[in-house]
Amino acid sequence: MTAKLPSRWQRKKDVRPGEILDAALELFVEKGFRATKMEDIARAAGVTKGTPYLYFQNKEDIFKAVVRESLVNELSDLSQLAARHEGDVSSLLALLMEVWWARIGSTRGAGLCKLMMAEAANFPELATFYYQEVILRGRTMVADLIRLGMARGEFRAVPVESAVDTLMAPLIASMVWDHSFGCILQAGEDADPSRRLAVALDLILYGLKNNNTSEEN
Amino acid sequence: MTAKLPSRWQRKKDVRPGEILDAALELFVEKGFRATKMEDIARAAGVTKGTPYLYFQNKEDIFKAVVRESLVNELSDLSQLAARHEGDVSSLLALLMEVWWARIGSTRGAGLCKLMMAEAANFPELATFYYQEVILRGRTMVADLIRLGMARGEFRAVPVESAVDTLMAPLIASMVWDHSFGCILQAGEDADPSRRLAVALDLILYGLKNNNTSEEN
DNA sequence: ACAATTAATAAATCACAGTTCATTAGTCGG
DNA sequence: CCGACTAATGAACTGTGATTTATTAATTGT
Repeated sequence: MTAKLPSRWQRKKDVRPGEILDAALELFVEKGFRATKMEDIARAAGVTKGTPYLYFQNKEDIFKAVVRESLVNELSDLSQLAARHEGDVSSLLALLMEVWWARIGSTRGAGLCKLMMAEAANFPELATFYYQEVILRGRTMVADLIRLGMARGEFRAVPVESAVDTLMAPLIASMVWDHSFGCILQAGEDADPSRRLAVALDLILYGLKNNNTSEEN
Repeated sequence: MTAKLPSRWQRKKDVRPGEILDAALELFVEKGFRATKMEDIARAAGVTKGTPYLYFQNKEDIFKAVVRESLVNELSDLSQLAARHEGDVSSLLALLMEVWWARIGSTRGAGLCKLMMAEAANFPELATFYYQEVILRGRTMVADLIRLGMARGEFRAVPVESAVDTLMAPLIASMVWDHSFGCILQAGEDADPSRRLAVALDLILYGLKNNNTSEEN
């Protein structure tokens, strides 16, 4: 006997926060932080202006919640995947990039990363949080893998941090790109980003690998 | 007999626009577009709220002027440099990156590029303009160089566009990084970005070069 | 069925920042 | 020195959009 009233509104305390955050994610990614109005978020979530304030302090608070919700979990999944893997480091890196693309790069999450970078200066504490929880964690993971590859003789000796930078750069660039100028281009003008990432990785790995022993293959 | 009055304002029609754009560049890079107030720009330029409107339509107009003013010229200088160079392609690419860093990457210009990416969705026409005038031009230049390297046997055969992406990615990443999370970090936590760029380039070039003949060296 | 409770609304508040405009003050030609 | 002109001012206007709050309507327990 709970549902059949065509009343002008519904009480759904338990699901409201999630609905609001979903709507906010969508709009933030599409328009940026400042440009999305609270009323838009509310309407998109099927409620009115005031309702979000029942669940969140203010707009910033919603932004923070959205970021925590959508990015941190994804990243820790990636670490677990890496921890489980057996086999050579190159193929693990390729796998990681593939999964990263599927789970983050090609999703709204990427737009959020880009937004985070765009707004970092305006939200110092959130930026710090994100840096600690997401970026540093990811970098450490990759750095460890590179060291492992070097220890095994799979990779030649290179400065580890710089190699991490080089490997990360295509990911960052693709996220930023797709959600800035990428939106402007005609469809097809910039084909299949996932393949491009793969090629970039190949190129970098080729530069990273110890090619002295590769002749015997 | 023009200057000695301690009057509360000065008439300087010819230099005002430049002063205003300088102030705006500084503030936009520091705070982003929305967060910088017209009054801040005016004050930083040594005038009052109304004055900028004598020279520019509105805030957007100032933003556009700043972008055109500060980025396009720099980039065309780079093309000229490339056109003049003789010698192998690898060293030209290294040189270009070095000059890029000195003239753009390490200057306010980088902050502006980052801002442009952050705001591209809000300024479609400006983004398109920038894409045509700056990005496309730069990419074409690099693509031509890579093709040249391949034709000479200096580089192995790789998909050109992807190689361009890979070479550009560290530049984009460094601009974005330095003006987002980079601001947050303690000094020294992320050492010398120019050296990092150089290492990244080495790594990528190593992956790009045709190593079959390098044994004879 | 009815009080007490609280989710949700919608109208009102409030502050800020972009823009305008009537006024003031230098400038320039004669 | 004077009048026409215009750079510059800064007070006033304005729209917008984030919060607040009084009110309404479900819900829940008894």
